[in-house]
Amino acid sequence: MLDHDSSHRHECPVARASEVIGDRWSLLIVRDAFDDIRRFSEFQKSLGVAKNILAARLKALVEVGVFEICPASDGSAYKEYVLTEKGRELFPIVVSLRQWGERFQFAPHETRSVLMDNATGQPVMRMAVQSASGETLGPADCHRIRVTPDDV
Amino acid sequence: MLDHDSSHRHECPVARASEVIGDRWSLLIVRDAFDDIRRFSEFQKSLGVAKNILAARLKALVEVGVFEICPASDGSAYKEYVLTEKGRELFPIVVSLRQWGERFQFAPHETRSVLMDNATGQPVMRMAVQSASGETLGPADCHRIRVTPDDV
DNA sequence: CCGTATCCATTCCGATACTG
DNA sequence: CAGTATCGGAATGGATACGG
Repeated sequence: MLDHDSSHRHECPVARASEVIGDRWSLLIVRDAFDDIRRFSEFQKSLGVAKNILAARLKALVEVGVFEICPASDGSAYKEYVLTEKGRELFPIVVSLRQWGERFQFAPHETRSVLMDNATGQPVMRMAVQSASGETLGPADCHRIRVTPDDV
Repeated sequence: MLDHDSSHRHECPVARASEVIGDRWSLLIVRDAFDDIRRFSEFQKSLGVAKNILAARLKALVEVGVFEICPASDGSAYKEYVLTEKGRELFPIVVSLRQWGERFQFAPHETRSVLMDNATGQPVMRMAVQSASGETLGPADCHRIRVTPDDV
């Protein structure tokens, strides 16, 4: 083992994000939450995942602050899992994943689910990395630097 | 098993994308590729991953068309792993992951790596889901529909 | 230097049964 | 309905040794 990262942890935010939501189910749970799924059984039905795994994932996602547990919105005695702000801010990740999957993992004729803007009925724009002035940036237009924000 | 999805596969592009790049290493490999890493040993050093699993990942990523193998750019006899267009188009996913990780998985003072625009030296813009007219959309502003593109 | 082959530990996952 | 407990199998990951 190179122990390259275990004590001081990763400096790369990509790695840290992957640690939290990089398993096979978390983002699919979040995706369903974006469709207003809130109840255990609804997640279970939508995902077709074993209940114990779902329970473990939801618990983990609550622990890291992606979901919070709320009393049911209707009168029923059960809890609901609702996204926190941290969870809602996963939206760009899920949408960029979706758009990539749509472009590259579907044959042209295959039926798929696409994301539409409620207001216009149009599909949402393709996501892109942009410069401060709004131009689209590719990988070659960027570089990473190390920063320690001591500058308050 | 609910066999909810195994024969006709997932209609959700998020799920399809996750199947391909949703493991613990793939996106980190791609991230390094965005930093112009191309050689086996460079990936290995950067990631601190065992050689066998790196080899397996790279092979899988070549098979799904994210990387392609090229002769070395310098004279050396070895191959290089370079991103295809499909691979380069993972850029928005990696960047949105990065930005989320940066916001929510770092304490304010922790040193991190951030992505800068070469041209301006400024950090890149925060990614957002946008309507066709350019407004930022949240989860509640969107809905998914099923589409079968028979309309040529 | 670039991998492959082998072996082992751990983690993940699914099915089932069970509790409140 | 909403989970928990348990168990076995599969996948994943790491260390090491080896071959081109």
